[in-house]
Order: sequence, then C-alpha cells, then structure tokens
Amino acid sequence: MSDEITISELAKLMNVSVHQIRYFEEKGVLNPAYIAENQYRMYGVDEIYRLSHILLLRKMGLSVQMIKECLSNLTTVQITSLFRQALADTEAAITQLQQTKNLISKLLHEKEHIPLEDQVTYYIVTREEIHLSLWFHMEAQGYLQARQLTQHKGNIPNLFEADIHYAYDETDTVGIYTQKEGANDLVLPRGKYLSRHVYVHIEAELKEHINEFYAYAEHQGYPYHGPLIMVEKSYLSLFTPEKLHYELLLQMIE
DNA sequence: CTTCTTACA
DNA sequence: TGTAAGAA
Repeated sequence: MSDEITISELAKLMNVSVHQIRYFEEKGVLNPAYIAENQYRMYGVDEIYRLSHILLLRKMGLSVQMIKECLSNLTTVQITSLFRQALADTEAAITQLQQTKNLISKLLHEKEHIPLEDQVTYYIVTREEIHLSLWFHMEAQGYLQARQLTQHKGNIPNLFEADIHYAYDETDTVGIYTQKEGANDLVLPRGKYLSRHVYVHIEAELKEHINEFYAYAEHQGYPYHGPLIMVEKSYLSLFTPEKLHYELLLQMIE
C-alpha cells in the first residue's frame, strides 16, 4: 500500500468536495503526485500542504486564477498585506451581516406589534416625536406610481426598508415623507394619536378607510390636530400576501 | 465500491 | 458548486 492517498481521502481530510479538488487541477493549481495504473489521482504530503495553502488563500478572497499566479512566488510582505486586506474585508462583511441581523430583528419585532388582519380596531397610542423629510407631493386622488418614484429619486437609500409617510391635509395634494433625523419639513410631536391599521387589496380601498377613520374620530368626539398621517412600511405587507398594510394616524389634542 | 469524464443546471 | 450517468 502506497503512502499516497486517493482523491476522496484527500477530500475528507481537507473537508472539501472531490469535485473541488478536480476543479483546482483543471485550473492548474493542484496536480496529483501521480496517476495510478487505474487512472486514480494519488496525493502525497506535498499536495496536502499545497491544498492547505490554496484553501487558505481562497478564504482570503483570492480567485483560483490569482492563486495559480501567486502561490509559488509571493514575498512575505505581499502575503502580509494579503492577510491585512482579508482582515478588513471580513470585518466589513461582519458589519454588513450585523446590519441585516438588526434589520431582521426589527422587522420581526414590528410584525409582532401590529394587529392581525382580522382584528383591526382603533387604538389610542402614544408616539415619540418623529421628524419627517419631504420627498415629494402628489395629487390627493392619485396613488404612488412607479414613474413618480423614479422622477423623485431623491436620496432614499433603501426604499424598501423606509417608512413612507403620507400626509393628507386640507389641500388636494398629499405630501410623501420619509423619516429622517433632524429633518423638519414635518414634525409629528410626541403625544397621543388615534391609530388604526388597515389592510387593503388595492389602493383604491384606502380612501374609504380614510373617510371611515375621520368619521370614527368625529363620532367619538376626538379632537384632532394636524394632517392625517398614513404610514406605509412596505416590508410589513410581506406578511399579508396580496394585501398592503398601512397605519392611519391622527394626532389627538389632549 | 470508487473514481474518471463529461454534461448540465 | 453540486449532481448525474456511463465507463473503467
């Protein structure tokens, strides 16, 4: 029995797939020690070390092509800077992952705090002050069009995560706002708000809900102040297929 | 049973 | 990158 090992033994030893080892060979970065009579690729310790280095450099983010060119002739300073770069890269990746993790937590948390579709009622809620930045105005009768989003492609970094605030006032236009720290196009003060979550199939249903909302406030004798605010968190609609989720708000005078 | 090659998603 | 099929 030879001291060399087969491709599958090497694969298990190094925790990679057989396919990947053959792929490295095809790319010319790792050749077997020799080919046995039965055409089996056989590998010795040299190949094991070489494969270790290849896998390490791959973790550093180098392409197989780069590895092929570099593996034999890299200076120690080059290797060092390679590792430094890899360190910076993975730190950046960690930051990214942390952000998406935070986002996921936030979404789950918010999802827990909205009423179920079949349990929509009116609430009196206390809200913290929020600052809104005007995005653009649109016709009160109209609804968001894709065209408008592109035309006003203001600096909305991640639209699909943003809370879109629609402000309906006495005029016949609707102000579209996004939440932004320090903005003061519209400031919703801290205090009590009449709130209702609504789910609609098509945006046309919104008008009814809005009228209903006003009617309810009137009927209950709730004095309100300021525009009716409709908050759209598009990601919440993910949880209710075929339906869009909105929250209607009226600031109440205490 | 294992590997090789080739093709394919 | 993983999977499949036929051949050795």
